[in-house]
Amino acid sequence: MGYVDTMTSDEAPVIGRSGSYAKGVARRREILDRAIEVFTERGADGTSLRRIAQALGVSHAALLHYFDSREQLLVAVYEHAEARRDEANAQHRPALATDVMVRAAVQNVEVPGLVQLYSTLVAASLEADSTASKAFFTHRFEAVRAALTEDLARDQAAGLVRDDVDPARIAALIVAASDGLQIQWLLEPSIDLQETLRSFTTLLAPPQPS
Amino acid sequence: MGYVDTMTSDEAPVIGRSGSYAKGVARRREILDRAIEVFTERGADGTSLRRIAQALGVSHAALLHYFDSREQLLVAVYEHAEARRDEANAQHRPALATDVMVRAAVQNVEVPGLVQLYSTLVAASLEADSTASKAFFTHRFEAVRAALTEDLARDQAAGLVRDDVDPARIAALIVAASDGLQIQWLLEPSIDLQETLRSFTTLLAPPQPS
DNA sequence: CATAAATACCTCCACGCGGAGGCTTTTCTG
DNA sequence: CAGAAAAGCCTCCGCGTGGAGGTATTTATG
Repeated sequence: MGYVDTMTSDEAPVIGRSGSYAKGVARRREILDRAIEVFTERGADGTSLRRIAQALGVSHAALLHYFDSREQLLVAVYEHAEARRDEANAQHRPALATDVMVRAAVQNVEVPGLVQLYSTLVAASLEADSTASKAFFTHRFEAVRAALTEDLARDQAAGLVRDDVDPARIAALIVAASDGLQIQWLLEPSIDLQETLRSFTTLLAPPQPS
Repeated sequence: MGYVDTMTSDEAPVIGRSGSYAKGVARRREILDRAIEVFTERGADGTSLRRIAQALGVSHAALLHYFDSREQLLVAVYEHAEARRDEANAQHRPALATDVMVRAAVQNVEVPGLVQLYSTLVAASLEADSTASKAFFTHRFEAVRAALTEDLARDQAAGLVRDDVDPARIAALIVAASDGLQIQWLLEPSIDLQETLRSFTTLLAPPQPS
């Protein structure tokens, strides 16, 4: 969960749906901002369409004019929140691929509710009839894995990472560990998220550092 | 997710709630069995109290006589399904701790709907007002990590696992990776769950096997 | 075997949810 | 400036959970 620069399509109106009268786009953004507020205050299941609508002073059905479903709205909220995080973080580019991941994870758990939202949406994406979230996460996982695979391969070529493992598999493993550990941390904050994830750096170090 | 022999409390009536006239216990089990069927057929959100009740030929309120809430019922369903899996698997005891985990993960994804149920419940456990699932997973994660930590420490002492890493952290990492990878696999079955998880064995092998 | 308690349900209700359909107003475009 | 498209919003619907209050039925026990 969370890997910098995987979604740089500023143009694609993944947010919302139909045409763009520019006023509608602004309204969409307004809805998302409110939704984020509601979300951080009341959690995932407290974020009903009705409650967001209440915060905006309209009826819940108004929101469905901008988003096809609650699920789609929540996905948009996640994208929006994450995009903020990433852009406030664009200059940093640590040496190792694993460090990028560690940093993203740590920043994730600092945004209240973000991990919870992520979990909720992942669970939703596994439902048979889910559309928005399934498409989103399928694509997302693939993009994140691909980016990380590339970085790992580069690190291997540079001699920074042992080369007796398949970078694609390690990438999947790291993403999985990062996701899973954020959840464990939410339930048990005594876990040292940063140091635990850093273990990967040790495990992936080349055999003889001289 | 899924690690053998973490819950051998056959006596504790985590399933359901009140007294045990022995007939009631049987009925509870019957409900859980039906619930699992409904779940594998209709997914997590299709498993409403009403639908399970329908499958049993009773009203939804009857179920609330045996379980305090839908959430508690779902937790019981998960425990039940997992207990089945584990008992059908009790004889096996692979050499390495990591292999135990790999096996559990592979068997998990073979039970239809189990990973989805797990994800749903984990997401629920992060909700502010969740009770049953939060208690269950907090305890569960701790138990699984503890068991795995112990196994890893043993492997380290036996020279089967490198000893320059903290077994407790590696345990958390492995559990996280296993959980996360099962989800990735559900969304992208071309991922080789078994081999990817096995990467840990390579990463954790001692430096010089000689 | 009587009887009190626990069990095993049911019906009905309160409330919240997401979503479909419809209606008016605003805005862009030829 | 016409009219199509988009925006903006509401009312109504069905389904969900949880619970209150009721009534048979079963069970343990003296």
